[in-house]
Amino acid sequence: MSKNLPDMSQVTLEHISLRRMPNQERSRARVEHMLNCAIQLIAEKGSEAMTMSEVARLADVSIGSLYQYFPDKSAIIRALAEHYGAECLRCIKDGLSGAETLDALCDALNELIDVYYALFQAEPVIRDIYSGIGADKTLRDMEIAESRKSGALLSEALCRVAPDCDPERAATDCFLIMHFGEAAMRLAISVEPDEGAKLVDTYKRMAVSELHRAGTER
Amino acid sequence: MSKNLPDMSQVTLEHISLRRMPNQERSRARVEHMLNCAIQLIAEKGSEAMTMSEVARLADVSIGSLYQYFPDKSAIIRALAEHYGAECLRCIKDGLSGAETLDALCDALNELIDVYYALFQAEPVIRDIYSGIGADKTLRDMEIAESRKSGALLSEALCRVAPDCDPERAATDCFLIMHFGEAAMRLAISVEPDEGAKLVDTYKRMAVSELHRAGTER
DNA sequence: TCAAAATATGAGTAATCCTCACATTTATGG
DNA sequence: CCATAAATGTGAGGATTACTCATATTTTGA
Repeated sequence: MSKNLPDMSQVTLEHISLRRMPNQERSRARVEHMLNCAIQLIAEKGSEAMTMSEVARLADVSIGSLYQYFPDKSAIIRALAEHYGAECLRCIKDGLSGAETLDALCDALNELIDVYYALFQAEPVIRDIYSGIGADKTLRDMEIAESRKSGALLSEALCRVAPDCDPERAATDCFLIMHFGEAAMRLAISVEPDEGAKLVDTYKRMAVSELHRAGTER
Repeated sequence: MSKNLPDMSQVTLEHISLRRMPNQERSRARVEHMLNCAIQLIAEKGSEAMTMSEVARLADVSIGSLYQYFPDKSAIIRALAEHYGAECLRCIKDGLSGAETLDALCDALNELIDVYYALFQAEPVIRDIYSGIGADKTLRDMEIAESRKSGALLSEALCRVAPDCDPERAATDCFLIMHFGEAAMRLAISVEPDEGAKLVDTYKRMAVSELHRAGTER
């Protein structure tokens, strides 16, 4: 149940796209520091209320330096989304890799949903970014790409343990299952904790039931 | 399949909350006109790009008058969300009212999803508002309240045709099914039309399957 | 050692939301 | 029909914030 959560607290520039990539070590460290300061501010007051000047001030960096690496405010959010997204994907890959039977895969999905939910509860920045999606089109597309990738991982695992199932249909099913996972997390953290837990449980039942059906149906 | 869609194009002040409710007929008409102008602008360029001055200019109204009725920009979006939400709810109520058996209810849900999808495709403002959710907390809460209400309608219908099922569990199941419907619509309109249609079909299958299970399982 | 490349700076511009003191129109009681 | 109150309308301007750019500083490399 309560497995050790992945640690995503320290941002590195791996997986992150910038307006200009720093060449020197000094600037590399500065950019990472900017992002970590942004994380702190988002955790404190939310990405909506966070201002660029605040990030610059907290990072002890001029506003111009900030804009050297991030073309606009949402670029910071996007950079963080890339970071967290990559970590989540790694997590999902790990979780699914061991399953050799359909039942084992269903169990793995079950556990992954728990981890995911715990992550949403533990990381205010993930909560903020995923809640605040819709702010710009790019972020929405990133979330969709994320479900697509995690769906592909699940679908791949499914076809491995259930070779008879139609790959294309499995892909669509798994894409939707994963996308609904994100919707369920967003919903669960927006309501009272009791109801949130019940909704996550319900989602787990549905997800596993659909995965099982996708792997059984011919 | 292609049932006549509900007409939501004309906004009335019914169901809409304002900073100050107009007493006189003149102002009532002016406020409705402001909202209809906002609709036009959102359809043209999206709610993000729409500015308050533009709405005022297009409605041939001073910026002060606009703010007399809408405390801030997102209040306009919220007012429109209330309008469309109320219409959708009416639509769902109608669609579910006739079903007397579980199978009939499943069919009704199937058709409702088609109507809902067609509505998303036909009304750019619905698309915009539901895509752009996340901009502010209130709008997110409104969307959740909307799923909750439509879920309650479905759950009520379910308990009517399947009296044996646990009402509380049915409520949670239906809430989630409806919430996933919104997520599925958002997703479907964000991807290529072909894939969108496939995703909606998959959602339909999942939703109906879960509804059927909820009405069958003891 | 010195020129070129990379990086850093922050005052200033532009855009937009929103307020408020005052003007105008409509309703109402005598 | 008038006078007073209530409702509604106005738009210049304050305040905030994202973002630019000309210039200054630091690092690199030949």
